[in-house]
Amino acid sequence: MAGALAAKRVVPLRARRDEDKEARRRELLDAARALFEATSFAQVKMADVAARTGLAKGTVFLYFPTKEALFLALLDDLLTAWFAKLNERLAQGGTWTGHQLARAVAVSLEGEETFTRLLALMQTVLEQNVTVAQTQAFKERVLGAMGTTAALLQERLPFLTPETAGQVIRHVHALMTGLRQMADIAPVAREVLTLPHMAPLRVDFTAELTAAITTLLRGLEAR
Amino acid sequence: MAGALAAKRVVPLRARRDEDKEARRRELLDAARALFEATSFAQVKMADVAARTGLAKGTVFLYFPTKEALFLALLDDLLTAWFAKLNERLAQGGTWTGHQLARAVAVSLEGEETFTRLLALMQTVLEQNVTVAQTQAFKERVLGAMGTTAALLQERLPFLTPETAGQVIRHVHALMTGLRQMADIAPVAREVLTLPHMAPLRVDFTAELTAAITTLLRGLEAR
DNA sequence: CTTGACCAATGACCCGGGGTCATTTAACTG
DNA sequence: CAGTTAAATGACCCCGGGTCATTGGTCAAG
Repeated sequence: MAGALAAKRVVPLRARRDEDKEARRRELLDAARALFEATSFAQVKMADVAARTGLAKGTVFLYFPTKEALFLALLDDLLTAWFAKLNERLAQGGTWTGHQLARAVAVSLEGEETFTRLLALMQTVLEQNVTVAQTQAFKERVLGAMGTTAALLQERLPFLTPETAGQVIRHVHALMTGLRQMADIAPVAREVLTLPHMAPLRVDFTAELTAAITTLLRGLEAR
Repeated sequence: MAGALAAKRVVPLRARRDEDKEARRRELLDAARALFEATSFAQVKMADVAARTGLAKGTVFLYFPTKEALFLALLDDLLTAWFAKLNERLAQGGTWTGHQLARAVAVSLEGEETFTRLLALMQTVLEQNVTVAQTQAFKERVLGAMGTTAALLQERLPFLTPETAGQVIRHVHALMTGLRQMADIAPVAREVLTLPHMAPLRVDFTAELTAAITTLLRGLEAR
């Protein structure tokens, strides 16, 4: 059975080389992600994350000093990936309509619930129990990606100024997190929202986000 | 000293009449609010809430079954109060510009950080450990207030349809929670954001919300 | 191949905070 | 004033995040 276990393992029992450590780190992030997707931040236990990778609880804390740090690292990855995806789309030349841009953003977020859910948790939860260094590294990365996006935004939508481009990004960020929270709901709330007269409180994330960004951009253009 | 204690107490040691129970409930909500304003949801301990009212921890749980239920009740109060305030403003007759409406909303939220902070926590935290009944009661109340607001919105801004009025409310809600989270930041993050080059990540809640709503409404009118 | 040093992994342990409940006693009643 | 009710108490339980002395894989020098 020791053999069977070893066969399952991608990473050696003891990760001593840097690349093995990195691989183990990834395993832990993947486990955390899978558990988070199935439940919620509060419900994910560090012991479960460990168990899912076949490690002991204490080991997780060798890679991440706190639960919040683990999830902030996960968010960091997802955010980088998302910005890359979005910026790639935005690099497709030519002038766009506001609606096209809104669609592009909404589509880029399709299947990225995990990302937006974590984003919504960031300021209220994830930045609570984390070192200054990690927070700064994270924000540094956001800043870089945002700069690229702002530049591309101005290329696609010529009516944007450097100032309004930045504003658009902040407002889209706010809408993403706000709408995600309204759309993606605790089981208790889901049950309640099933009632017919609760319809006005139900939110379709993609549709609503597209509509909001489109309207926002039309407003900027009309100025 | 028993006398001194009694003098301090508004509510009798044992609240047996319904109105005394209600008063005690209020005391607890006030204590929770004060502590939350000074720190964060995670940092508020039920024992502290109890101590602040001169009661034992167990007593708090006679009034609220869980920590989340306590804070959802607090949010319920604040939300009702805010909607009342806003609707009162919106009742001032005549036709408004989109910018006027945006200002009215932003101003109504001035000094209501507690409300928006809790609102941002609602779906991610507060609806986690709460009975269906309480959730439903809460949502029922939101629904009622929203209906009134939607109607008033259409009076002030004639270019709104019943459908777009509802949309505006949902988008404003999303912006409120999203921007609050961006503006109102954990101490760690605050420190990081002080750095000069982090300026683009700093958010002035009132200014940004006003701008976003104004643009949104201009976009709707221009359609 | 063997040996020893290193350090990743372990898991028993600690602790703080949410939540419970048998007991106590303040508040009302006749 | 004695009896009844039920609000308040606080010792207690439990769970989950986080710690650290100990164990034993891993690797490289001989």
